[in-house]
Amino acid sequence: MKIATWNINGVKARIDTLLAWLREASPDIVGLQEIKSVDEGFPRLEIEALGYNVVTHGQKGFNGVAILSKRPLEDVSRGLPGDPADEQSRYIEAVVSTAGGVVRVGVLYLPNGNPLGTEKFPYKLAWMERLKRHAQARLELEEPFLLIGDYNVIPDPIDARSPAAWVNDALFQPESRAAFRALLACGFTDALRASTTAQVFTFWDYQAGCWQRNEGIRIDHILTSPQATDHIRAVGIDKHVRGWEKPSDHVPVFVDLDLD
DNA sequence: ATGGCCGGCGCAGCCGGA
Repeated sequence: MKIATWNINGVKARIDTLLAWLREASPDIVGLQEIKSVDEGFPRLEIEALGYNVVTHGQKGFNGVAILSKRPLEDVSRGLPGDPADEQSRYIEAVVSTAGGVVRVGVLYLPNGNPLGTEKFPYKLAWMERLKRHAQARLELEEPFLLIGDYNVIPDPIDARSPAAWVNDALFQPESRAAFRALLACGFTDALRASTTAQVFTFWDYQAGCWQRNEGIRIDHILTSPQATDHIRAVGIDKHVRGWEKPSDHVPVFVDLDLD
């Protein structure tokens, strides 16, 4: 079972790119972030035509997350628990059933947190604390559970081509990195980092020729519960998609589990 | 050369992104 995460940067502007990648990669489950669409505007018919079930948690203009799955999506929940006043659409979760048992997938678009010195950075850290609390509760289920998405956190210096350029950025603050480590310490595995010690990226800014110069960062992550980690066959990044026409600034990251 | 973009909204140019 191939499970992928991709910050699509506007699903309506990117629908042809998304369909092309779905045909090529044929993932079983996809978590999308930054759909930048309300639920009614999501291009579900084209995606359903490729054999996917679709659930969305949209918002007008920005943010928004979705799950696509070849298998039926059960127990769908929208929004991250812990703050009823939070109106931003950044989390969706669902369960799929396989012959080997259930797989639970949480899809997140973690707040950017920039610029520092505004209310956005404490919002990011508070959101990460809520995520940890929710993740701990899910770990108690002892299921194969994957927390996939755009974390907006550069975990370590190796995860940026030019770490010095990020020292005053919310993505690379000690507090952001510590919160990411605290999440891992609950029992998750950073699947991609566990698979390679090489420098690999998932995002290249549109500006300044970052793609051409390989000025990337690794901020899209797949965290696996112990029960999911046991089933990992492979982990990868579809880097070539960044070179396509009308690319997102992020590329898909995927894990292949031997649960089918 | 220390900068170079993009989508949404809505129809100009600002906001948000990372």
